Amino acid sequence: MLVAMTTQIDQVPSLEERLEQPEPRDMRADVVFAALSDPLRISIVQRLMSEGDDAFRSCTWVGIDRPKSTLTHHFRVLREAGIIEQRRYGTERRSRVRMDDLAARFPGLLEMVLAAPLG
Amino acid sequence: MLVAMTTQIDQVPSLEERLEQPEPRDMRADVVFAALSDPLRISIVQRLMSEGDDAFRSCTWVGIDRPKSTLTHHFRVLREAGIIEQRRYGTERRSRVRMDDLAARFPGLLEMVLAAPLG
DNA sequence: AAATAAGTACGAGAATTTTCGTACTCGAAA
DNA sequence: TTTCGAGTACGAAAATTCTCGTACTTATTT
Repeated sequence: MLVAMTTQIDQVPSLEERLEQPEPRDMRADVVFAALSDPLRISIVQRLMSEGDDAFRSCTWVGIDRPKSTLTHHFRVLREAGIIEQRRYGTERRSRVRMDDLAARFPGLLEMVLAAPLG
Repeated sequence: MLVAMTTQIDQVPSLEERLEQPEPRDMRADVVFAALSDPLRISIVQRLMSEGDDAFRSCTWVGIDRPKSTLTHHFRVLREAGIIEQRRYGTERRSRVRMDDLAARFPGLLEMVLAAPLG
């Protein structure tokens, strides 16, 4: 149970479900800064980290009252910058902050986001 | 010589020459991120830090080939975010990165800017 | 006092980003 | 298989940012 069935040889099933995201070495500081320059997106990242764990959460779980297409946009900006990771769970798209990658690639960044006084 | 003459009691003459900038506690992470999301502005900050010291440098010293009004815009964005400090020296406006303030307020940020591979 | 040099103020066009409605896809449930 | 739920794709309007020309200000130099 809980084993994803994929159509190709695949030692790591979850890879199939993972949406495209940059490798840590390909993350660009200016792109990361741009992604975090929007207060709404900072809130999203803060919410995703608010439970202390690194579980995947649906974008409705984040509880931001905006149209679905607006949320899709912001989550995509965050993912393409390398800040969050997204996976498909059935009909849902769940996300989590790439805490380990970010802490290693940009020390201090997450602390800066967590300390931001916004929502 | 080199003593600024001001029109009011002024124990610290340089304060007169200093352009308005936020106190460290008033710096906002989202505003700082926005200021650093532009590659041109990251280059400016890198250039200002490139000599290892914290001397004030004119915006032409930075050596970026753009119209003066464009440079004025970018330097203002950086100053209002709290990233640089600007002072008047005669007809010049010289700037320097607020390294101490930034290192204390946002640990890791300057390292992130310095490591950015842009110009 | 006139010329020069450095930079600002203002305004406008170009480019980018944000927002959101509508239609669509895809998987799960009835 | 029909419906429902979560989210995406697309497109367009609104807002913001970037760029830069022109005119202006200010301080130094001649």
